[in-house]
Amino acid sequence: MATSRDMRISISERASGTSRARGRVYAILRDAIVSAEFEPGQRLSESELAERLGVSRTPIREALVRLRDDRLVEIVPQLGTYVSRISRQAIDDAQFVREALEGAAVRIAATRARPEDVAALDAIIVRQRDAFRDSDVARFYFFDDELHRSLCDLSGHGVAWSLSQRASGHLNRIRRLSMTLPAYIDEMIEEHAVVVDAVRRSEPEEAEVALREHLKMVVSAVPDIERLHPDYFES
Amino acid sequence: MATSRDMRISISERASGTSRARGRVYAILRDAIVSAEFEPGQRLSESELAERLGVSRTPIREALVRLRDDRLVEIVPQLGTYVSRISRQAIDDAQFVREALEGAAVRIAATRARPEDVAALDAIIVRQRDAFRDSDVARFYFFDDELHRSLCDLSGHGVAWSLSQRASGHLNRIRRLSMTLPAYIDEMIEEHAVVVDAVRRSEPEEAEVALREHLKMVVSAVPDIERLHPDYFES
DNA sequence: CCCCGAATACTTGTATGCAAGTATGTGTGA
DNA sequence: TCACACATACTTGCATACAAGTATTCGGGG
Repeated sequence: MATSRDMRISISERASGTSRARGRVYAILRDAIVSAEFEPGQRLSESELAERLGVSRTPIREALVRLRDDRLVEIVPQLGTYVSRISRQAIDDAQFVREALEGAAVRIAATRARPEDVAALDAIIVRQRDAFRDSDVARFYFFDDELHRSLCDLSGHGVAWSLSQRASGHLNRIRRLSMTLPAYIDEMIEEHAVVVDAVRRSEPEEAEVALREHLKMVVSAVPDIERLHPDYFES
Repeated sequence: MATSRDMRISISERASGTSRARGRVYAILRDAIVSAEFEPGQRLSESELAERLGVSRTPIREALVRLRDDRLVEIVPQLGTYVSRISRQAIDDAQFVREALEGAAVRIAATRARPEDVAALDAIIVRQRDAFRDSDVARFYFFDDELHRSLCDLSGHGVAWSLSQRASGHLNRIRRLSMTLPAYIDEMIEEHAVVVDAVRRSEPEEAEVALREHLKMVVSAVPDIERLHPDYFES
């Protein structure tokens, strides 16, 4: 077997995957579910999805299998595929995972961040304030993700962010649904500032505590969402 | 749409999934990779796997896609599917994830464990000592997993264990390969005892520190494995 | 009018066939 | 003998066909 160095390089180059239909379908379906365009409890037909997206059932199926790993759909043999209802347990699990992974990451980030890294974090917060002033909630959430991702990257463990995101499907549905309730936004920006400030002063413990406190904001919106859309939730 | 309570119950009942060929194939292939029966760098042919396992290419493909998410295989379009070489970055990432998730879990477990829970943990350690005395390394590792899983379950966040396992493919390959080097085993049992003792005394901080310290044992075996099988590693 | 049963129209799971692309081996030419 | 071009035999990605099973609905009997 020819396992030359060159071949391995060409492998890692081409194994991106998102350009293929499978990855594209996965991204589309995941966004449709997280944004509640596909309503919780809704039935999904592989054939209909295949027709709507202009592909065959094969890449649809492979995407649905991945979404099932994310607990975002439930596949019942010979019966149907359903968009998972929002599960309090799944939210709780996701919250636990985020706090554990991102908390551990920001702790490390606080010990490694250089001044220019902190400046980049500050810049993100500025853009968040801009988005808030423009009432551009979508842009706000984009930079929210950017900040959290940057903190994970700074720790040298980008995997913390990707795993956290992968596990946070149910939580992100809450976030997206609460975009119409921007009452928290102002407070969230201030909490971000506290976290970044702790990172600036190289205070790992403080940074982790502040981040974990901040992450709890999202779950605080759950009761409001549940009042608005009781049928989106389990049992 | 008939979303009755009964239907949802029947859904969760049947959505186990492992009985189907897809789940079976995934489990078989994952174990073959983690146990190094399939050597790192080895090329896998969908057709050959399909023939050997007595199924068609479809369930094989779906299993390989999941293994790709686990970073255990690399799929290169029109070229081939390869067992991932052991990656130091992947090991480091897995180590970070395990420490973060299981550390956070054991911290909670220490505050919630009742005497009978601690007794169950003690029983697992006893069985580990038995396995060690019998030089039954496989049984030792089985109860190793049992202990860690129990700690996560006690925290009320079983997801910590399942996610940790899912992310620890590369790390578990090291563990399995180091089964022929049982020099660490004795020490590992003592570390387990320290963790359980901290849980018994309801000392969350102590328990987390002890567990994180214990988890570092696995990576300490990496240099030995790398000396034994340099071709199993990346670059 | 109600109840029960069978046919029907779906669903997902699996198998297979085709398309696009790459590495390799072979044969030919210099 | 070496180099280059082409044919061949693979690979995975995707599309399609078939199998197994379930809910629904329509029709007939009581």
